[in-house]
This record gives sequence, C-alpha cells and structure tokens, in this order.
Amino acid sequence: MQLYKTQHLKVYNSLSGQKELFTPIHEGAIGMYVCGPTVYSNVHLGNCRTFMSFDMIFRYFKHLGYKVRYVRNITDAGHLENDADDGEDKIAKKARLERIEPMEVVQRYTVDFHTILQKFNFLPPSIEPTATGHIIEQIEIIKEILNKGFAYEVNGSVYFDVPKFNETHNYGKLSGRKLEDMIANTRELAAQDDKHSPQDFALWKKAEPQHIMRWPSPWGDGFPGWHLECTAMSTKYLGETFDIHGGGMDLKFPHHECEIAQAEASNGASPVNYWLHANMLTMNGKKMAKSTGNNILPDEIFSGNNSILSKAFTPTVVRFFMMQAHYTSILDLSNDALLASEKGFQKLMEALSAIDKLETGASSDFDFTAWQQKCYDAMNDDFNTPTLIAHLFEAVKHINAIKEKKEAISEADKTLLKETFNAFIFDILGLEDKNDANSDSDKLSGVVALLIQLRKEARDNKDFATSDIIRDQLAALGIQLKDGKEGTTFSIS
RNA sequence: GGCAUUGUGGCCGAGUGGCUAGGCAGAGCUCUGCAAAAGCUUGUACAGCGGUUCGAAUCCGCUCGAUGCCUCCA
Repeated sequence: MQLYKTQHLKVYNSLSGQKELFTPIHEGAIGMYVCGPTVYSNVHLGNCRTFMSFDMIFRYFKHLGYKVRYVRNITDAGHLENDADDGEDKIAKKARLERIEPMEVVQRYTVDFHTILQKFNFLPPSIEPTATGHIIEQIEIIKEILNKGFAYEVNGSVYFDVPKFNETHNYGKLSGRKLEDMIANTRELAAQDDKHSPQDFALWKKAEPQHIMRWPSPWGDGFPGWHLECTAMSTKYLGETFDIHGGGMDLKFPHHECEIAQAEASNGASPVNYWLHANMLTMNGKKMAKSTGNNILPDEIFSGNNSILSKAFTPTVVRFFMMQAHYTSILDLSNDALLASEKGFQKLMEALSAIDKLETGASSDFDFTAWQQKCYDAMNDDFNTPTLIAHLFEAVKHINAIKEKKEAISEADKTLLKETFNAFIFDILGLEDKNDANSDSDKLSGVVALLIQLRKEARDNKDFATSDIIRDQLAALGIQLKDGKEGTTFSIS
C-alpha cells in the first residue's frame, strides 16, 4: 500500500518562503537532485550534515511508497578559485600541490566521500553523475543559451548575461535579491575582466596553457563554468522541470540562482518546483568550511582523535545528534551535545530491545495508533525529525511502564509499536543498532561473561571483596557491568 | 554596507496566539551487599523595550546580539 495517499506532506519551499503541500509532477514518482561535493579534499562533518538531511528525506519518500530518482552529483571538474581571469580550479590546484593527476585527486576524495557516507549508513543515490562525464551536455546548454541571446562570447570564454536575462526574467527570485541592489553594492575590483557586468557568470572559461583540466569546445579549449554541471545533469536525468532540488544553504546564492537562470534561459521553463535548503553545521558558533580550517573530519570523531571532543563517538550517535535538530536550523557541534545525544540514543535502543519481551494483555492503556500518526504528522511537517524523536521517547516511557507491569499492551499494539519503531528509527532516520563494542569480539564477550559468572558466585557467597575486585578491575579497563533484574550485562566504552 | 535567517530554562534543541516538547545535566526516590546501570518524579524558559489582542515566547515596530550569503564552499 502506498502511504503517500494518506500521509500528506508539507515541505518548506525556499522559492516561496512557505511550507507547501508537496505534490509531485507525476503521481507516485519523485525526481530529486542534490548538489554533491567537490572532491578536492576529505569530506568534513558539515558537508555530511547536508547530505544526511537529504538522505533522511530520500528515506522518508521511499517509506511513503514513492518511486524516487535521487540524483546527487560529484563535482570533479573543479571550480574557479575566484572570479578573476587568473582563476585556477581547485582540483587542478590540489593536483599541482600534490604532484598528481587531477583525476587522481578526484578518485582519492570520491572514495573518501563514499567511505564516510557508508559509515553513516547512507543510502546510495539512484544516479551519481560526474561533471566531467557531462561536458558535451554542458556545451549543448551553452549553445542553447547563446542562441536565445542570454550569453556572449569573449576571448574564448562564454558568460551569462544577467542584466539581459533580468529584463524578461526574475534573476534573484530564489535568494530574495534584486539586480539593482546587487549592482548598487558591487565592490570595486576585477579591473581586467571580460565580463560586461560584474553580475554575469561564466558558462565556459578559456583554459590558459598551464591549465590541466581542459576540453575542446566551439569556443576553444576550456572548461565549464561553476553552475552549469548541475543544470546539465539535472535536466538530463530528471527533465526540464522536476520536483525537488536540494543543497546546502550556502549554495542558494549564487549557485542555485544561476541554475534557475541557466535553465530558464535555455529552455524557458522554471526547472524546479520545490527548492529545499539544509542549514549549516557550526563549530564554536562558526560555519564549518574547508577554506577557513574551522572543521572536523568524521574520522576524527569516530576515533576521538581531535582537540574538541573528550571521547570517540560512533557514526550512528553523530547521526542521531544531527537528527535531533531540524534540517533547516543551524546546528552547533559540541562535546556536551554529543554526549547528551549518546545517552539519549542508548536509552532509545534499550527501549527498542525491550519491546520483544513485553507481556501482552487484552487491551492497551495507551493509544498506539494515534501515537503512530503523531510520528507521521511530525515527519509530514517538513521532515520534523526532532519532534518525531520526542514522540519516540514518549513511547519509551510507555514501554518502560509496560515492562514494570504498570501499563498493559495488546498483542496487536505490540506489533504496531515494534514496526513503527523499526520504520522510523532504522528505515527513516537511518540509525543503526550497532553495539560495536559488544559485537567486537566473541572471545571478549565470552571472557566477560565468565567473569560475570564468577562475580555472581562470589556475591552469592557474600564474598564482596572478590566481586568488587572483578567489577572495579573491569571498570578500570573500560568495561562497565550493569546489574539488572534479569542478570548482569556489560558495555565497553 | 546590502539581502536573508535567527536569539527559548545549566547545555542541546522543537513548537505554538491561550493547552506537557524531547534529550542531557542537576535534585529527590526505587532497585542494590555498597555502588554503578536502569526506572520513576521534578524544572513554568522563551534577548531588551514598546505596540496589537480578552490573552504573545508565538503578530508588528524599534534596540542589542548572533549566523549565513554578497568570491569557491554542504
């Protein structure tokens, strides 16, 4: 059955600035494009947050029964470092610094990107196209824009004519900018520039002799402009108008604004119905960015090898931390926040594992069907994962009460509870119940189990000196024993 | 300077014109040989100053602060 027929989803559309009822162009099917990474260095945690937000969105669409074509590109053609003529593309620069082929840089960091996302339990997109694999498509779009008169060629480069475009279209409608204001606020620089207007942007740049990444084109050897690849690839795989375009908030202007302009100039149609923007992850209150050095790598968190965190955190805890904030809000990373998330996540997992053991009765004291709908309502309200998680914790309270026989649950509700928990926690939020430490080594588990047994015997004999030695020595090794009604379990920190 | 977003209890972080967010920490309790773990209970916060309203943390204005974009950036 298709849930989307009964669950009505609202999304915040950056284009309108409002939450809108989501209706795909083709019933039951969704086309979604998300701007992927530029693979010139290791993906940092801030990058991951954006992709994780859209991974969650992708997962929810699938859960609702939509057929989704999710396209997330790899930018491997490099972007210009700056707008001046001597701009150098990032990948070429990195290649020169490291004395390797540009495609070697691309390969290295593409692999890193995929490895990290896998650790975070990402679902792979339907298509992951690369910019260099779509040079021909990009050239075709440039030709079309030139034909329509919205671009001009200068010295082997082609620029998009923003003022001309703005005469008949609305440049700035996504970011809420007005061309007049932009012109009025233009900084005075770029003395020797081929561009007619500072607002114009490159569709094709002439490659200087020393430039490594280059392709032949009708305008000579060069490379595509910064915004073109997304237009080319989204159009190719999703059509001239598609449902959702996502990306980080920092891409809204100029990148996405230019995408709209390119698409409208080349084929006349507005390319995207719903623009979704994920907000930034900050650290110490500042945006994470490769360029400023204010960032942390995922592996530095997983290993605990960094200066801001007191310990290591697993990928799923980091994911839970991020899901506790709404994707459109700025989220600040800190040790305390991560610690809080870790404890909360453990609590959730313990409740989940307790469900199976719950004894059922004739009826339930809690309306689990209504509760389940509240979970959906949260997600239907622009993917409100923090509210969803609050509802999950509400259920945790009832699970514990049932466990202690203070409340009752019916067999049917127990099944519903289990299915709902699994669906939201694993399928939608993408979390994993990995007790890394415990599953680490069967031998270790066996040894600890043996020690637990010896300690139990000592305690039964009231030999507390021995039992406390076992407990304290294990604790010193980072193995904590947890005495419960059903016996003793342990966790490794 | 321009555009945009934002300011919630010790920390993180939702939300809404009047009805408990949630997590963590803290406090109390239960359990325990003692602890730990676990569970239960507990907090009336919404930058400041005005205004609209029967009623605003939620709407409007101003002040102050923060962040993002305006050059590549998730």
